[in-house]
Amino acid sequence: MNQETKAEVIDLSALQVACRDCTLFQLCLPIGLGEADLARLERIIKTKRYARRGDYIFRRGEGFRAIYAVKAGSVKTVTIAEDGREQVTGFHLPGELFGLDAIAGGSHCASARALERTTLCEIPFDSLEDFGEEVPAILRQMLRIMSREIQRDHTLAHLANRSAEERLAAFLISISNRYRERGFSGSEFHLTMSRSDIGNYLGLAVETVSRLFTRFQHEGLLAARSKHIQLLDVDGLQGIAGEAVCVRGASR
Amino acid sequence: MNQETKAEVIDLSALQVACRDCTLFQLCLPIGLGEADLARLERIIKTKRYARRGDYIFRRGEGFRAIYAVKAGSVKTVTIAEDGREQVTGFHLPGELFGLDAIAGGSHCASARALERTTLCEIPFDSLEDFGEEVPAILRQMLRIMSREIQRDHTLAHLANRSAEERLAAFLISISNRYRERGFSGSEFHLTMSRSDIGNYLGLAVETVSRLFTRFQHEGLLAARSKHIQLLDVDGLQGIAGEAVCVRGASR
DNA sequence: CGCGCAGTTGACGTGCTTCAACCGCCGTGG
DNA sequence: CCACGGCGGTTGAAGCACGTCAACTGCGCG
Repeated sequence: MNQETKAEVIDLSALQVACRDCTLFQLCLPIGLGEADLARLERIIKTKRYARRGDYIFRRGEGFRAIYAVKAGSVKTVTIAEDGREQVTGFHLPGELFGLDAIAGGSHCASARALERTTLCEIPFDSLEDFGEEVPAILRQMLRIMSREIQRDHTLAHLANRSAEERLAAFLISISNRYRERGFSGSEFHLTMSRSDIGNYLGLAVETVSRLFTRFQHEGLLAARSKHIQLLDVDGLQGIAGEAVCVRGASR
Repeated sequence: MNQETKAEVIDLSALQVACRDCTLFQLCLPIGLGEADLARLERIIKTKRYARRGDYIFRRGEGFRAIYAVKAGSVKTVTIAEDGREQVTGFHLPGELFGLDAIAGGSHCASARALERTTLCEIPFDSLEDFGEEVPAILRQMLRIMSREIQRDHTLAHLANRSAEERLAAFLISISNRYRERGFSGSEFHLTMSRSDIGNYLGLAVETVSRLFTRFQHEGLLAARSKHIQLLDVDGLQGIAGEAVCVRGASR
């Protein structure tokens, strides 16, 4: 993965996760599928669905048909309350899955929108279940993936009794770790979502988020040129964030 | 714990969910298992683990061995941050599962403690996976159960940008719905957790929670005698809560 | 060129937290 | 028997962190 960041032309292929770094691919990779099974799984997974900034991947209320993985780009999921207020429920970076919450109800509770030009893998849930009928290891792996999502959501719940400062620091650390886990730089990245998305997600006003970014910058914790973020003192941020929860893997 | 409150003696068996109302039992019931399989599943599920108020079901850091269902009583799960602050991540009522977040990491991120005298079903995860190897429908059902948990957690995330009033109303509606779904009264129940647990869970100070209870009471929305709650105007509370999210099943 | 939106910054108001005092309840021990 | 200390819960008073309102900037786009 050519990480030719810094000043030069951005190579799109460099921003893609390799299949082996993708959560979705964990479905087949580490569980010892035979050649034949692997080929079959690859037929099931439809790669190459594209979306541009603002495009909907699916909308709230639509029937549940498939789960998705981000190959390149990024996605947000939002729910909409009666009164029209939106709530961002999550951001999804390259290699991550989304749409899992719809398995139970049969229809999507949230809408998913691309935050930038995004490539997705789509895997029809019916086919996945059929396949899992023959190869249960697939389903076991799905359990693990969903468990991790639950764990992450619980970590997020932590934010409820934390200060604005702690929330934003935790958010940045989380993004950083997730990028790093997928083989990108954890200290320098683009925040593809708007400040208001971040605020909404963290339960803060846009203005508060903005003020915190400048404060963090003055304190030498990070450098921000609009959406381009460079973490200068990860430990410092980690300290503010108040140390994430779990024994291992901490911040996801 | 003799709950001989006010007038009548409470029949303990009446406070238990029937197996068919238990989330765990959904593993076998609706998917057409044969007699033999069903019998085998019942051998796997160890019923009857007891816990008294304050007892730990499992502790943070312990190896993950089993998932649990509440048969009677109630449970809270809490994580502990570096600085010692506790964070309540969930309450679990009769018929509900907990411990699912540990599947991914292999050890528990949270501790689980009984809120009162509690009866639990314990199902060793190894056995469940082995069984799922032969009967994949089991695993498919697990996916659904976990999906619902993710969905619920996302609903919770909503609370982030809501007022204290909205949070508590939403919390009460949620508890009410969950009791009702399991065949208990949705309008009159015991809140087995302390006010400070509620506050912690919702990200509010104890005092705020307390003040809200008295305000709701003055407004005729509910009647509270310490932990015993009677919802007098569910629609009113629903209105304050701001209508839960999903197309169906709303508030779980 | 002008519009609109995202982001920043300042001034102000307030909903919540914090601090504090107090009550009722319960278990413990003199 | 009462005294006691501790804990959970309620209530009041005071402070502050954050939201709200508003003005301004820069930038992309038609």
